[in-house]
Amino acid sequence: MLTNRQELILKLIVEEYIKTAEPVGSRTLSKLVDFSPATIRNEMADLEDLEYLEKTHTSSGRIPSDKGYHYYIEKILNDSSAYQKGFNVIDELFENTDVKREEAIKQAMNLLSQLTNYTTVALGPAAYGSRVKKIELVPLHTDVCLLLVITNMGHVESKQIIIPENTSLDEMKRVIEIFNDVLFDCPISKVSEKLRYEINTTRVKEMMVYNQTIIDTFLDAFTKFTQSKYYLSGQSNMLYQPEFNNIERLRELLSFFEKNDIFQLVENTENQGVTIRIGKENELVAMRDCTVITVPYQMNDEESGTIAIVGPTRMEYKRVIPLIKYLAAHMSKLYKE
Amino acid sequence: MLTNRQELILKLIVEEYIKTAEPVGSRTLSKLVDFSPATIRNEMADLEDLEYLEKTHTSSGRIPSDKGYHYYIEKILNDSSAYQKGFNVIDELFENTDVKREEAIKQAMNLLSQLTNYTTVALGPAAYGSRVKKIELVPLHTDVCLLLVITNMGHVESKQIIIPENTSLDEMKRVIEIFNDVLFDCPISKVSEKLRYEINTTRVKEMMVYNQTIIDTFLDAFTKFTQSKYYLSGQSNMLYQPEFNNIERLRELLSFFEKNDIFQLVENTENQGVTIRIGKENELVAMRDCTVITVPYQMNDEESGTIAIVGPTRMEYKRVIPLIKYLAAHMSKLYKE
DNA sequence: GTTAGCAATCGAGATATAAGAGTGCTAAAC
DNA sequence: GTTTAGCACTCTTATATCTCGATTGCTAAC
Repeated sequence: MLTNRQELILKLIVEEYIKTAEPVGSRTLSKLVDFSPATIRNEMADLEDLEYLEKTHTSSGRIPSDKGYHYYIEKILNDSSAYQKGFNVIDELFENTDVKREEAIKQAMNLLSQLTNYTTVALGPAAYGSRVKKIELVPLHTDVCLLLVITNMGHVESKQIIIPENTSLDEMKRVIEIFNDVLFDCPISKVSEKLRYEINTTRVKEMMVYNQTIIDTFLDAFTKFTQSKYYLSGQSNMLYQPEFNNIERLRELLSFFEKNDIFQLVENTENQGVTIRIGKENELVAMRDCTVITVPYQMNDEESGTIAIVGPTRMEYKRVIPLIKYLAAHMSKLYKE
Repeated sequence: MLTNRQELILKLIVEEYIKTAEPVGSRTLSKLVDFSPATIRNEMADLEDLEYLEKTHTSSGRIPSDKGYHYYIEKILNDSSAYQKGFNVIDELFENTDVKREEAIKQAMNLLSQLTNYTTVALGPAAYGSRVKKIELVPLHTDVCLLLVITNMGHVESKQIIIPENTSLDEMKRVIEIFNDVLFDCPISKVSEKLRYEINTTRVKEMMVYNQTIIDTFLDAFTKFTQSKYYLSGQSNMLYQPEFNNIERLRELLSFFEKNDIFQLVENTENQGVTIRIGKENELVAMRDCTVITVPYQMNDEESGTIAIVGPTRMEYKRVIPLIKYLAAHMSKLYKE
């Protein structure tokens, strides 16, 4: 357990380092607080022994360790001190309820990355829970149709299909009718299971006569729903962080964002509420000196997702944590109403 | 007009510089060709007077100027020397005709950026020419419907609408019927015009009774078609080009890609066939030491777009130009069949 | 027209130096 | 016992200086 003065000094070091990105020395600190540099040096040595602080070299000032940041976030930053800056901008964004769900998420992520100057990621909402509402067939040309699958959440996926040689449009329509009967109200995640189960019933067998691959075409359209989509914003913000001021590191970082590995960022965060992973706690090598904060949001009973923010470990926690929480809460609330 | 020997030396300098990214000196060159360094120096001085070459400082080797690259591309690289490397990979990609149009374009761009190590952009296909095939209304809940607009090209846009207070579902269906009558086979680009024109007919007036904003909702769904979408691939490839080996330049470049200014890359290239803009010819400051090559593709009578590749002026033209042309031709051909 | 030779130029890298910031420790002051 | 002043020591950063090598332009010889 830290003494009050140790806590104070840790707090000041963290905040000073966050501000300047330079190791903090005893002289600098003595200007912010009423102890002599020597006293502060003693405390710093203790905090270093306790692994809350680190040195970059023998005669440098101190920087917070991963553990130090954690202490700062959990013990020193209590929610009561929550910053409210930027909240009004978020409120404004959500006043316009007219935009489409997906668009709203994108806008929210753009806003968050602009407000914080870090990189933001939105995952989902995964639509595992939504159900088949209607399947439609729209003829485009003589032999090409558009297959539409619509869910109860208003999502639509489409796929063009070619009508098999010796099949009439009426027959195709009959097939769609059967599919509608069989799949209506079926959760998207259960579609393939259901089809496999029903494959032995007469009705489904009937359409197999027309085309073996028609079921594959269907499954294809359905899997699109379950693919969780992600949206990335403010990648290039990383370029402005002094800790990434070298090409090697930038290559690693930006290549990571460009690959589709971003899902890994939020791995194992489901059902955990807000997670804050600092530095090496991220198992991803590319994130070794970054902090990743993830917050889940719940759009409705059937759809949920995660938003995340990525920045250097030297992140403005005081401002960022309330912001991302507020945003996630807002996203959840909006669609609950 | 250049002499044969001048052309040879220009060619060798361009190719050597493309390979090494280092200014090319007379000694290096004398190993590739059977003249003494002094002779080559004389020729280089002449080529510099003619502005095909440049020096980075008084006693450095030569690098090609923008003009030098142009001469190289247009006069020295004739089509007969076209490289065929990578063509087979493109053929392979297009063998799988099963994928959706949009997905195919994405894959093609990914492939191109992988093959070349430059950044690629696909614009479009803009759907200005496609026509309204069908408008549908799918009830989701008691008071929410999904409005679907389907074009003859098989594109779908959807928008959720709330049924106005004192309106029944049947009435809404009637409205959709009217819209279908009025807008069927109407080119997407003409929809708003048509609606404005028809607004005075009795039938359209009839639905205005229900809700003033319903037309706006419609127009909203339509404008989505006309928004040309773009896809960017291989941004981080730029990080590996030695000319962008400094943070300042990278910031500028990647911020440019992240902004939605990418449309500007292909501005004024429509109907011009293949365009090659080298260095300062690009009016965009961020592209001052880049080459942007754009090639149009024609998906069908009603849809066309542009693909582009962005790299340093020191680009592997010999390999890249045939590749991008071949790819565009392939994209055009595939959908013509 | 071509080439060898040579002084001059410039960049890149190595080395040296100085300045400045910070530490840890000891001993004195509170 | 706690706090502080003083001081030698360490390490980084910036700057200046130097050398080395690559390359050029020019002149004169081939």
